[in-house]
Amino acid sequence: MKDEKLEGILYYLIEKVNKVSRRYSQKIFDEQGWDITKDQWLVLKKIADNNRISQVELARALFKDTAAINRIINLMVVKKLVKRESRPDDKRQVELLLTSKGQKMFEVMLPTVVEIRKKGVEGLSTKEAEQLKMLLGKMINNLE
Amino acid sequence: MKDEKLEGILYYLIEKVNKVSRRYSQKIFDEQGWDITKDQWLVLKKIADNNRISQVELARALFKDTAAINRIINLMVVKKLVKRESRPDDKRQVELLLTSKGQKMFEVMLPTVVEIRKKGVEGLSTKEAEQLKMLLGKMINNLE
DNA sequence: ACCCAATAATTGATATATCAACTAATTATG
DNA sequence: CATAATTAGTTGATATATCAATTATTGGGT
Repeated sequence: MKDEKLEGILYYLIEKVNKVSRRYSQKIFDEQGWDITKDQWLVLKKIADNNRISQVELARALFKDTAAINRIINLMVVKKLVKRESRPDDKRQVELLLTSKGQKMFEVMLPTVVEIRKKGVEGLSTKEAEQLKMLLGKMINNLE
Repeated sequence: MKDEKLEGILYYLIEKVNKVSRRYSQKIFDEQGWDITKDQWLVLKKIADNNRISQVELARALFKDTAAINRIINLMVVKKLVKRESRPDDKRQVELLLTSKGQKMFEVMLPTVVEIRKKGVEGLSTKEAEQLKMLLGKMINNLE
């Protein structure tokens, strides 16, 4: 069976964009001396958006397993960026919220993160960026 | 600072496509009873394309660290899918090649993998798929 | 031939991804 | 209302991602 080379395959390209963007972000975080990973940033961002979210809700929002989220939160609790509070009306759940250190971290990082987002779409028109989002959305619908 | 919600952010969408496609592939591999990960498949594919590749070359092709490749190859050697041979003209390097089991595995899997690729772009025109690749390529150039 | 810088592979440490198993708490249902 | 099914969180095991350090080998310059 004849087969296309890896380089022309869409999934491969998507994985490459994903990796270069993660590395680009992480490099800047490290240069700034921010002791935080890109995944931990996403947690910070999501909790800042929706205060008092549970771990399951957070896992869904970030497409992660609850096991993965649990471990990320453990590390962020140790770093005092996030705290857990038990939800009184459902004792199985914990509510996640930012500590004041976490809130400050979020605010300090945000402008830089916005620049990192812009960097990726440099040279793309608004229309192209929208087209890109639309096509990626279609792929997601095909596969999930 | 006002900030866009996660759901509208391009990097986030790309990460989502990457995850759903990986999970979709892995689910099918598991259903077929193939004891192989999606990353190990990529190794199989790349070695099948370029016989006798070194670990550094493989790492570059798959955007992985040589440390990561080394560990993936270790597992694949244990599974007898791949073997290492020392390169006589440069004793630092090893050449990777498929075992006959690895070659057979590749041939068995390939048609299914081609279907998995098609699934992702269902409902996209050829033009749209090309547009998508082009835009992703631009993002890579911006970030690497 | 000798020293030094660069390269390939490897290993250790830490973070994340995933599945499976488990506990505790809640909800559904007979 | 008692029990079964479901849900949230946690932990263990294994695979991958990344950086740093180490070893062996090679190539360049003198």
